Amino acid sequence: MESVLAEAVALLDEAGVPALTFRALAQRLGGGVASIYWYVASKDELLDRATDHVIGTVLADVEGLPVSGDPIDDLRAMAVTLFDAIVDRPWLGAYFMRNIDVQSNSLRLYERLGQQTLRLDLSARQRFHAVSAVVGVVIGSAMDMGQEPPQEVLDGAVDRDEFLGRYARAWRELDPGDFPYVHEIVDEFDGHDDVDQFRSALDLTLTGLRLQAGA
Amino acid sequence: MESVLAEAVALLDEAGVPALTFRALAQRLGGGVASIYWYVASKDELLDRATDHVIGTVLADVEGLPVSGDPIDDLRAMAVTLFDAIVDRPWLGAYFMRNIDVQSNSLRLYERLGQQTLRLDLSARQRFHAVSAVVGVVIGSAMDMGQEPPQEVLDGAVDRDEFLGRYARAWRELDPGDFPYVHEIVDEFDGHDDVDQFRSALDLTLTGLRLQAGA
DNA sequence: ACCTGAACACCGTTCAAGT
DNA sequence: ACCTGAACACCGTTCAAGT
Repeated sequence: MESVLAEAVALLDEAGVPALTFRALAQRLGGGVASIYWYVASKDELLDRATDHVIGTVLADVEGLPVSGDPIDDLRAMAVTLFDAIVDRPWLGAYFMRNIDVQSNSLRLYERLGQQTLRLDLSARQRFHAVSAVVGVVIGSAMDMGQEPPQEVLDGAVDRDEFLGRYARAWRELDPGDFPYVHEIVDEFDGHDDVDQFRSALDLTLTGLRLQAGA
Repeated sequence: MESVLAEAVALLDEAGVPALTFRALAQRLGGGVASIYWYVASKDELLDRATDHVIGTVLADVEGLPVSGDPIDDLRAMAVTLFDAIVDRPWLGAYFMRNIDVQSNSLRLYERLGQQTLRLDLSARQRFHAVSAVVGVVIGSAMDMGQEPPQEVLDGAVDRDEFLGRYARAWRELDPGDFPYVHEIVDEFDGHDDVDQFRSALDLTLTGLRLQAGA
């Protein structure tokens, strides 16, 4: 079981979700395709278990974070740790927090995030919504990021800056009267950093939360 | 072309992304599988075009929204309109804003959202990040929502409340010492409304934005 | 308890050929 | 310009059979 998940994660890391097939996995394990069905009931379950497997290391990172006097700062640090893991493994973005079964690392991570809100003066509903919001920002930013590169970037034939630059060039051709906003931000878009974008989104949410909690 | 997209959207609406196959689509159009390749180069392009097609109606809705004196309230109304469209069409969540090519409805929608930030006292970078944050909240909430139902719900065999209730029951069995947060919010989770969750996340972001803009 | 080979029912995509 | 049939190279999943 352990080696099935380890090899599945290796395939995902090497070439993303499309690379994880039962046939490729069986070959890596030196066995037949059908063997894998003794460990998991479906490909969906394989993906969920592989995801939860790596969430285990994220959880360890999060648990190793220092505790400060400010729960919102701690929440920020946890979200950044989570986002960093997704930067390293873009395939994570689409699957993590999809299944938070009992006894999963995902549930423990969810609990850890939530515990910070227990230190804030909020209602139960506000706490529930606060954690959902933070997780949503992580997922939303990860999606924005993960689905950007259109193969060429993955192949290394075109780097990310060149890819963004192509868009930027097309946008600059647009009529400024019709697209004032696009013109306003095109220089920001060109060569922008996904991590900056994520941190800004996270900060807006956390600022809102801080105001709500009166902290 | 128009009818290809219309039928593609119909298939997506009826049974989600898995239902959209070239063979199913060809059958609906009364033709051969290969014909579709005259209109689109790949399934990815088909999905992108189908998405942009329905974003056209969202764009019309957004353009029909009244303009208030408060750009942040207008931004909120636009985001809610967008989210409502995703509630109606869960498959949209995974694909919209993936490709914002020139001449697409997605670009126009992006521009419309962004124009509200032009009415706020922000830097170009802050405007860029603000729109990314709002779109991120929509996508993040949509993902949280779209991937919840594990087939049983889609089949109608089990309704959503029953599905949430099962989780809630399992969570209540957890040790309260180890999972204080889960216990705190389990009643909120049980039977929760995705729209409430989204609106809370959106409000946190918009509160942060309002503070940033000094508005 | 764990693994296998071989088959089944699907996929997206291509291509030479038609009108 | 638009469409087709037939094939190709894949998929996930099942199942009877083995150890």
